Amino acid sequence: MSRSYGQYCGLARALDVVGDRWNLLIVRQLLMAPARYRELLDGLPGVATNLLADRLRDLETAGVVERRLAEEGNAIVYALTPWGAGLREPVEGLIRWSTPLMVRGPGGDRFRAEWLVVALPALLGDKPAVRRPSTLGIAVDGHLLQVAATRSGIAVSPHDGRDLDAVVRADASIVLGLAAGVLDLDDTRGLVDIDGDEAAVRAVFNPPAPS
Amino acid sequence: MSRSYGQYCGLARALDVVGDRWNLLIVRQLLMAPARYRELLDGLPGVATNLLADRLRDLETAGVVERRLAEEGNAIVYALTPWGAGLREPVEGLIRWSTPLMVRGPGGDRFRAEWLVVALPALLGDKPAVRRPSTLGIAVDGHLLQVAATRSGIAVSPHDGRDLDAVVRADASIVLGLAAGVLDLDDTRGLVDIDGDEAAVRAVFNPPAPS
DNA sequence: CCGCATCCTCATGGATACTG
DNA sequence: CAGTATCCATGAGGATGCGG
Repeated sequence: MSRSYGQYCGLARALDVVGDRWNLLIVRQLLMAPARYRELLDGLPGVATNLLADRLRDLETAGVVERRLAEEGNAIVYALTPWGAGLREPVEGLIRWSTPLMVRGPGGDRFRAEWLVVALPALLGDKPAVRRPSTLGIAVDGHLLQVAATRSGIAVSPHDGRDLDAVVRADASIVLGLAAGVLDLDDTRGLVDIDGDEAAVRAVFNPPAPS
Repeated sequence: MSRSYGQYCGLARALDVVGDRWNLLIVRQLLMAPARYRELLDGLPGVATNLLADRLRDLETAGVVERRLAEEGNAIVYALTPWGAGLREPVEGLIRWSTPLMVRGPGGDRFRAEWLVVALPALLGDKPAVRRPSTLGIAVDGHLLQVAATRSGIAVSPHDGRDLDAVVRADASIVLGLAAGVLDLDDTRGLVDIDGDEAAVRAVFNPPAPS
């Protein structure tokens, strides 16, 4: 564990726990689903294996992460504790704040479609409630995600095979711009390929109200 | 600036900008008010002066902080840009998340009453709307803060001399526990000294509904 | 004084190799 | 597969210097 700030302040104490390098990115991975050590290494390109082991130990000691035995016998699975899962709110806040950094596009950075499972609910969550339930597919970078929009909220996950009302195919930066409301479907003709019920797409990627 | 994560992910890019040590604590200080270099040093106990200078340069380059010339001539004042001020939401989220770390009390950590100016709105903000406008004083650690509760929200600032409906005197950990809703006024008799209109205090530090 | 820049030491991070 | 061990580069922390 790194050096404490030694300040009796909620932000400083939170950062004493999750402020070290890689910690919040590990939390991001576990917000998607519990994962094995190897899956974490794959989902965190650039992390050194000794650092991942150190950080998981720190987070476990702090009560953010817990080790579980996988259902199939003796494999170890890492998962967030209930308190650790409470980091979803500040993590989503940082993701929303980062929108100006993301619309520039990926540049040379590595990208995993699974990261959108955390980002899209953060960006779509504060939109007006959808008008009618629907399930969209998001095809990006060769992967297919599904966005299940109901009156009680929006859930994003890898596609599980269910029927889709529509499939949207676009680059990640376009999908993020649409979800954040800084792009709208009418301004991205030719960059977004919609297959199926376009109205269902518009119900989720709600274009900003014209001014 | 430290090494980039090299991930095209909103969280990773946000942390590329504000994830370095001390950065979010600098933002915390500037969320209270623009400040001079010396005030930042005072409000960030433990920071090395060269690090503060480095971080301010990084944050300015990234567009989070801007230097201004103070009104009285040639002094430099640091302030958040509009985008930088958008960090209030994730910072408040981390403060709410840190509640279990704060109710344990300060231990040996240093404390500044001014930090409550950021923490209290974060903890009080999701409470039910106050029933009637009031202005409270919070006396903690020899300092007096004021909490102005209106139907449109809650504002916390150093006391500016206006009339107060009531003054609450308690340790910082008690004030934070009350604001977070993990303590209520009836369980802290003897630890909280209320001077004035107790009903006005209860309207802000709303005790949790009995189960 | 204020607003930094320099210098030095040591803890932390990163890459790779290795082991149960 | 799930981590340790090792080595080196980098960054943090503290003291001090220095021009305005």
